[in-house]
Amino acid sequence: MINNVVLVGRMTRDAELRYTPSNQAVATFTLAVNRNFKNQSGEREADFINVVIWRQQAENLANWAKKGALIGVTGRIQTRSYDNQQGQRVYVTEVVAESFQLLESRTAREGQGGAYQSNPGNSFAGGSDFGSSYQAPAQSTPNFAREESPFGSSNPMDISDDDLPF
Amino acid sequence: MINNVVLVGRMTRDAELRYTPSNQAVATFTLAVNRNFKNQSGEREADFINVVIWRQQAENLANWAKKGALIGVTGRIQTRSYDNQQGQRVYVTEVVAESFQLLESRTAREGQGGAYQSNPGNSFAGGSDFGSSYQAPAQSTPNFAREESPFGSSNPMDISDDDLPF
Amino acid sequence: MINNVVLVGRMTRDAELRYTPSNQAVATFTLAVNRNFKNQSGEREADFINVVIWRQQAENLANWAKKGALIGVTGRIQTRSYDNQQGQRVYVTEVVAESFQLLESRTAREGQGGAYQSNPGNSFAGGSDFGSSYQAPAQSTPNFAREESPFGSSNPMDISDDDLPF
Amino acid sequence: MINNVVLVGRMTRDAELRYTPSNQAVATFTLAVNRNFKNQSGEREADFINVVIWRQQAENLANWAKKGALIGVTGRIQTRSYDNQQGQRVYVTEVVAESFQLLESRTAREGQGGAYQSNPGNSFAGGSDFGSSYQAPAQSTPNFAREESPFGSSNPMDISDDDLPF
DNA sequence: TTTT
DNA sequence: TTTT
Repeated sequence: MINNVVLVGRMTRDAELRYTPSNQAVATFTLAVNRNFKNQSGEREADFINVVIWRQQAENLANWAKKGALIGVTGRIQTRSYDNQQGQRVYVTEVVAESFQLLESRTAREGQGGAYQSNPGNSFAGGSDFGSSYQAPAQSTPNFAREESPFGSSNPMDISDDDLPF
Repeated sequence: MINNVVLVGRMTRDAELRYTPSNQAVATFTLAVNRNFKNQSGEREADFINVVIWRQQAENLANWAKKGALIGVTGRIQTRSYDNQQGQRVYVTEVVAESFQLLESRTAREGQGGAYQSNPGNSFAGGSDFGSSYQAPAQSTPNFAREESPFGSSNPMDISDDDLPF
Repeated sequence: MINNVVLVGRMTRDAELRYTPSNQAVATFTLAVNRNFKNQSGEREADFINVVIWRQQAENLANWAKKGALIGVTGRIQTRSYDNQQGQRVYVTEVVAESFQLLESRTAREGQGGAYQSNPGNSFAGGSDFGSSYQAPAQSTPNFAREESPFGSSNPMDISDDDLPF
Repeated sequence: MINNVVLVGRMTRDAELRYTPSNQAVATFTLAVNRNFKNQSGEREADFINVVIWRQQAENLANWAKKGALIGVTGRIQTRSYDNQQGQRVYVTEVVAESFQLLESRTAREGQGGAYQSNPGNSFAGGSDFGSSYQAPAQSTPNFAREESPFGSSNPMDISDDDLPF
């Protein structure tokens, strides 16, 4: 059935990149998507949407898209549930990204900063690849398992290899 | 910023139609959207996505789209939070529908009305509205307030008139 | 870059299913998508959108979705051009479908027709798979070549194997 | 029926802003949307998609989004036809934008570079609106008429007031 | 007739 | 707490 999402927003923090026991990369992050209308007090609010992305794209995103970066995302809405420490069922709704596009890196936003960038860790000197988009090779689109997303998961270790479809 | 959702799925129950103190109609319902891939056990799972719809469309939907109905929805993802009875902050992610389309009503699905149907020729009971779509008159698109969605709200009365933008 | 389309509409005719020299299936069809507003004369018009679909899905669609069928489609907009018989450049804009979903077959619309259906050619007795969706196996998403779409192509034979990416 | 488009791409030229006889603003432009895959020769191609936008947003876009600007657009696909000078029917497929978002202006792209730029600190000329999005006030969404789009129209004057719904 |  |  049709389940189609497109978002453009800014990353509220650097993505969290993790690896499943079978060594699949997963990145999670939150996108702040500003609303196109104002609230009663005349302020423009935002929706804070949790996003999961897998495999090569998880690594690409974690490498290139840092806190504050403006990115575009296409994907689908996923719901799941788990039992928390207090034994209560928790329901989660998040976006599983199928592709992302870096629209503006933080370094780009802050100005080109010159050649003598001191922090190589999050420098985005490139710019040449600016506006390009990453998309998983088609054959890598997984049949996502129930435990696919580690967001809000009480314990990352509860993603066992057996739950993973690849 | 871009925040765009399209869903096709089945209503898990009849919609809940309510009215705010200022008499605005709001309907909430859950859409079961079947996934296009199977899980590890070879089963086709579904995402259960909460949807809110306002005003005239809320009433149209509550009238025409019942439990089991196949509908299409366009809208956006909204996030909000509230404090529950135990004083814990609860985060909610849901879809605010801007338009919906009845794709298959229950009566249509069930065929021409059971055993004693006499007119097989134009058997589509309730079918006059079939395939039509409802969209709020443009001027009625509200500037949604923070409390716009009553889903999971501990108390419907916490939608006060002051929180509503229309 | 983001290029995302979702349509729900009715097939104006049966799809045309063809095979490229390298034996890739391609189906083309036109979707009539009714507008959600009326024109000046108070009539509800439609957009007639050309769609191309490839490989296994082309065959599935050609088999199951006939003239009049209500279907959902996700994909992207593609533009291309060719020179017609008069040597003029013709510009084409169409949708390349990545997945489709049968929402209502013609036989379903016309009533269930009974078990003794006489015309096996376009019978859709099933219904059990109704509302299911077909999606190409991930690895089959091709790198589409310039000549990918045969719509309005002056000569189907001008899709040579060399132009095809798979 | 559902007819939903989201695009991110670059303007191939400045938009053409025109006014109908009844003084409605209409802007037309072409978006180059780069594909996320390569063709047979290993080159990344683009789709060149014609877009129409109306009223206040037409003026905003023509003001702020110039040739080369990276913009996001949401809207729908529209088809129409007209007879050209040679009396042949011409079929047109284009996108009618409902909202747009400036993702990167040309001045931003070029960096503080400008020769005579005096304030490198907040070097983003015109950048105050960066990342913001424009959306027509809801009440201004028109019931589009058949002749709504002037693209490829042999004569702009054939958009008569009588054809316009507002 | 095309953008970076 | 889930639809076909």
